[in-house]
Amino acid sequence: MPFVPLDRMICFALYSAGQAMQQTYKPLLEPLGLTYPQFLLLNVLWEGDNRTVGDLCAALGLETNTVTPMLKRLEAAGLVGRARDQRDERRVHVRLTDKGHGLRERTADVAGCIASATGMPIPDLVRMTEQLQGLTAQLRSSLEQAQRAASATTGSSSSHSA
Amino acid sequence: MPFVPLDRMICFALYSAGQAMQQTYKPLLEPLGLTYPQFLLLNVLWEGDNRTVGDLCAALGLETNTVTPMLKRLEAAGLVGRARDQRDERRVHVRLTDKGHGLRERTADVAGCIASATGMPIPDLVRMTEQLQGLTAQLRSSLEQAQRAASATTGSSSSHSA
DNA sequence: TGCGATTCCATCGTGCGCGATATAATTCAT
DNA sequence: ATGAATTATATCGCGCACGATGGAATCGCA
Repeated sequence: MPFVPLDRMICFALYSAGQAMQQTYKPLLEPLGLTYPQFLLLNVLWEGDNRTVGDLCAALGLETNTVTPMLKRLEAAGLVGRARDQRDERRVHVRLTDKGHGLRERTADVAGCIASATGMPIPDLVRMTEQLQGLTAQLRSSLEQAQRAASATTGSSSSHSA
Repeated sequence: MPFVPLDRMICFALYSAGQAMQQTYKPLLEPLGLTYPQFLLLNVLWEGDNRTVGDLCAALGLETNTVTPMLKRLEAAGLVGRARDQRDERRVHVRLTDKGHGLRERTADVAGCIASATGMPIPDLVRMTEQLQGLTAQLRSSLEQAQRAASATTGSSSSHSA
């Protein structure tokens, strides 16, 4: 079996499409003072405010070492506030400020701009979105399974390696 | 018209799928000493060796300020060599070393691992890959058009802004 | 021939993304 | 009740990604 050509590699296609999407958003987000990942994080908060850092990480599929600095920048920009949980002092709750809430209105036309830039009819976009969500779920579950298998080999059932 | 919910945003689905794909590749590439972007770059070179930096940038959809440092790391790893073009000293040609060529054999099973991790039949993967390529092409052409419109507004037909 | 414009690559600063690690708070077993 | 294990967040270092900028080589046109 010969090597897989580049135009048959879904990883490459996915990577390129993601880059192109980010480029498309850039001029729309710049006037709002937002980066693309910041915009995605804000969308999570717009769906449900006052979440912990861990919740945000889970929703985004990112680690805390990525999200924490982003939150600090959003806080510096006056878009979110952070506060320790009184019950459990380990947790940090993130809340949108008025300015953070207000920014949502200014993104109202962004979705339409993106949709038109794709040149695809809405139903096709919805279908593609669902396929991508299915792919993501499948990859994550495969990863989870691989990690379980690896930790079983290592021996330690759940605690840290030492 | 209300706001678009997160699970209907193709940008978010694309972003998550790309992250998940990268996570899936990571344990496969680690034994080869490669990062995910480095692997993609090598695939471009495996398709056609001895290309200029600009060619690689175009193939990857990245800027030289991203690719140049990657090439320096690959060169330090002994996988590629760089040399100025004798005819046009501005150009730098990138060639795979024997070690760089040899690495390709060791990636033979990677594609299969990824395909199985997606849990999708091959024809579905091919279809999805083609859809993503179409989306990428559409977004890039929209971007190009927007940039032409912007530079027309600025006045200067093709030269730099000053 | 000469000089401005363009092309190609590289460098710098900033922001994302993660592995490894640190730290404080909570939980659990004894 | 006390110390070990776990949880939640943060910090550090490295690699990717780009905008802005720099510098050298080439091109184009008078």
